[in-house]
Amino acid sequence: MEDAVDQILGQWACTRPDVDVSPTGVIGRVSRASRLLERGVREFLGEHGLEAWEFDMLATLLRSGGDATMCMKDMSSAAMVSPGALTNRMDQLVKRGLVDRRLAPGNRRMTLVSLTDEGRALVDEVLERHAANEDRLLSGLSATERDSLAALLRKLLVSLDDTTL
Amino acid sequence: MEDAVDQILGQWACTRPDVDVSPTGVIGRVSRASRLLERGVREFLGEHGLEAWEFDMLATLLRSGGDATMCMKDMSSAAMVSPGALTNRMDQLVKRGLVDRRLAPGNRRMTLVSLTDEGRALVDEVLERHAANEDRLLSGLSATERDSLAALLRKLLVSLDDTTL
DNA sequence: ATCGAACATTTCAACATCGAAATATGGGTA
DNA sequence: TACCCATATTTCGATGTTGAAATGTTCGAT
Repeated sequence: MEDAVDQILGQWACTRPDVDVSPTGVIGRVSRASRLLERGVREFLGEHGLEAWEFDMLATLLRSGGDATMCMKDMSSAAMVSPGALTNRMDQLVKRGLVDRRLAPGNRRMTLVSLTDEGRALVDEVLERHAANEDRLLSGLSATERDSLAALLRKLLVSLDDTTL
Repeated sequence: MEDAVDQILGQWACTRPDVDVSPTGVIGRVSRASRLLERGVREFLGEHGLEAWEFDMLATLLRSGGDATMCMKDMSSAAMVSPGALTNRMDQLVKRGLVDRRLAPGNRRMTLVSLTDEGRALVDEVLERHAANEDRLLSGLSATERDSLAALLRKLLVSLDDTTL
């Protein structure tokens, strides 16, 4: 069965048969899959009153372990957002009462953010259903296919140096 | 070898061993790979004086074949951008002299956009090197692995209904 | 003790996006 | 012909992002 990228590659084959656009067959699909999956995640979270980025932040804090506390710098790199964007996001989460912000004791250069009880309760409650929704989004692939896909993407990511949070 | 997503999954295993987050192993990697690949594309195009979205528009027109002309609606769906965003993009490309905009003869509801000679020359010239750059970004994978990856992503995309431009 | 470099965060402006309302046109129907 | 609904695009407001400059803090070297 053809997908949209097959059609794009077909167009290129007609227009510029001299250029090897096969890498686009991979990169284009990664990009489109990412957008479609993100849409599926966004729609689900919206039903629970959360923006995707809000869930991202809460989940990042939760999985960091222990007291769900991180400094801005670590959060910024763990969540792949610029420092400026992170400040903005935390402002809003603090305003919503889901996150707590305070200076690090003993090093006032750093700001620590952590989940409030309310924030933890919310992400705790949504987490399982979020995972179930992600599972649904992948329901077109068998368990074996998912494993193969993850392994190939891991190899690609490692080659792109994506090895640390 | 571990990638960043393995570390995230490890964190979840410590924090919430009761939740099956394995779908995140796929979705997280698709998302991260997409961002890293897009960065690689953006950096390359930047060296040629093009924003990624500019190249997207020019390439979309070029591969549409023949006279490199499309109406706004088709472009909007082919390039996966909202109609409002497309108007904005075309405004800028017209201003740069890379794209031509005119009413469709016989149906003044439609606006046709096409590559100017200058736009066509630019995208023609960048296209091959762009393909070579994409090839470089995938150099961590063998030809066989790329094929497998593309096939798995195609299956996923089809299951998500991404079958038309 | 002080100066200066390195570091963590915030602020700010430029820019792009989405989505909904507004505008304009076309086509069908009475 | 007049009217209404569908279609195609543009406009506009709210929102989020990036990257660079500004702010405040720490630490080491002199």
